[in-house]
Parts: sequence; C-alpha cells; structure tokens
Amino acid sequence: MAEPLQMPEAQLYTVTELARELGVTPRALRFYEDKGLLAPKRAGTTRIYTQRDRARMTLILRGKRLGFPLRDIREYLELYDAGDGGRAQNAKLREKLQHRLDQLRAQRRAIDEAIAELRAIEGQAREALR
Amino acid sequence: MAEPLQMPEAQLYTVTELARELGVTPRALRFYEDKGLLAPKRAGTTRIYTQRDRARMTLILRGKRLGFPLRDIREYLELYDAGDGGRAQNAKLREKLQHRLDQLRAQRRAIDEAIAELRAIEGQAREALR
DNA sequence: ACAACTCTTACGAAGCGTAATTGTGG
DNA sequence: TCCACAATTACGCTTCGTAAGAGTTG
Repeated sequence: MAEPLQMPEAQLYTVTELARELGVTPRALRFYEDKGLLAPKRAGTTRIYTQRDRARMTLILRGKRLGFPLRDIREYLELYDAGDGGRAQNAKLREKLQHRLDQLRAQRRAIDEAIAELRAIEGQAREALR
Repeated sequence: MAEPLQMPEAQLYTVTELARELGVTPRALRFYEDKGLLAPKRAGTTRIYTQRDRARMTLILRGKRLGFPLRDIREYLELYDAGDGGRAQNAKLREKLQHRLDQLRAQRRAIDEAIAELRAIEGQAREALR
C-alpha cells in the first residue's frame, strides 16, 4: 500500500547552472575538470553535474578562499576519496594548514608595511603642495 | 694651477653587479628592460648600467613593494622623465596611490577572514581527535 | 530556420625562473 | 685554448578570460 520508496530526485546541473549556483564561471568548472579536480558525467558530450560534484566544488571553493593552489586542493580531494582516515594524512593536512596560517600572517605584515609606506608618501605629497 | 675639475668617477655596473647590489636577479633587470622600464647603454652587446639606471631601479623596487604592476610603474617613470611637474599628472598619481591603499586594506580584510576560517578548522580538527 | 547552449582548442596575461645555445673578453 | 660571464630565444608556471569555430537541441 505504501508508495514505492523513492530517493528524493537527485538534482542535476549543466555547467552554466552549477556555475551560477556557486558563483563561478563555466570556464572555471571546465578548467577544474581539466586539472583533475572534477569529473562530471556526460550526456553525449554535454557535462552533467551531480550533487557529489557540487559537494566537491564546495570543498574546492573553500580551499581557494584559504589560498591553496589547485594542485594541493586536488591532492586533498584524492585523500578524501580514498576515504582513508589515516592519521598520517590527517597530520600532513594539519601541517599544511599551519604552514598556510604562517604565510597569511606574513602577508598581512607585508601589507601593513606597504600601507605604512603609502601613507608616508601621501604625507610628503601634502608637504610638497604647501 | 688647480687640477682640472673632475666629476667624481661615475660608477658603472654590469647586469650581475647591479643585480647583486639591489638584491634582484640579472634576469629581472633584463626583463624590466624588455618591458621598457630600463634602457642601459651597451658596450658591444654587454649592458652597462649607470647611476641613473640604478636610481630608476630604486623607484621600480619601491613600486613593486607597494604592489603596483610593472605597467603602471613604467608609466610613472615616463612622467618622471618628462620632468613635467604638471599638477594634473600629480593628481592622477595621488589617485592611484589612494586606490592602491584601498585595495591593500581590502586584501588585509580578506586575509583576516581566511585566518579566522583556518583557525575554525583547526578547532574542528582538535574536536574530531577527542 | 534560428536562438541558445555546449564543446574543444588555443592564445593572453604577470613576472620572472630556468634551460639551451652561442658568443666574447681576458 | 679555456674559463667565466654575457646575450638571445623561448618554454614553464598559475588560473582562468576571451575569442573562434563547430556541433547540438528544442
């Protein structure tokens, strides 16, 4: 009597659709695929993205926000796929995160110095105009 | 009776010498020349850098510290050469400086956000390990 | 027949690093 | 003759943007 069990319609997307959803360009999605970070299915030649692809893109975008190169993000995704909860890999990841954190702090210092130098220049300019 | 007046020996450099002096590579000097920011003299085919070239490099390095693209730095050097104290150009320069300042502040905010996100992740990792 | 997409291929950009090959002066 | 630099040419790297040309589908 119960209706046959059904998975909720798994949403599918074309490049343009998924791109719009995530705020990136179709070009970016194709590029990530070319670099081995995505592997959407195809309907003929047309790319078809599943929820899984969408989830991967979410991770990719996070990696980018944190400033990691695509190469590193791909490695991370591969471990992730391997489903290996190996502590060694996890340790490596944490190491990378820590390293990136140091880099970011260094960049911030560099920016602060540049800002200071710029303000000094503006100061000179003001004097020169007196 | 007085010795003939003499300019103090103007120092000259080869690529490698000037590069070492300024902490850059010879490749960089040649690259800037290719991009029209420098124009050293030649002794045959060998580049000869004068004090003037050295001074220009100092300005170039400053522009780089502030994060300006070489294209902009070159424009600036050209105005500088034109010796035109024109207020209009000066105003444009100040505008660029101001714009760059805004950009730097924006970058710093972005970095702060990335740092916050990274710390949040580290936090999760610690929890996951409990 | 046509609009609206999609696909692939490939050059451009920024700032040099890194060969590879060929002088050239001492 | 040989060493140490110098010069030129050009591909590599990173992340897509931007055509360009061709095929597909409703």
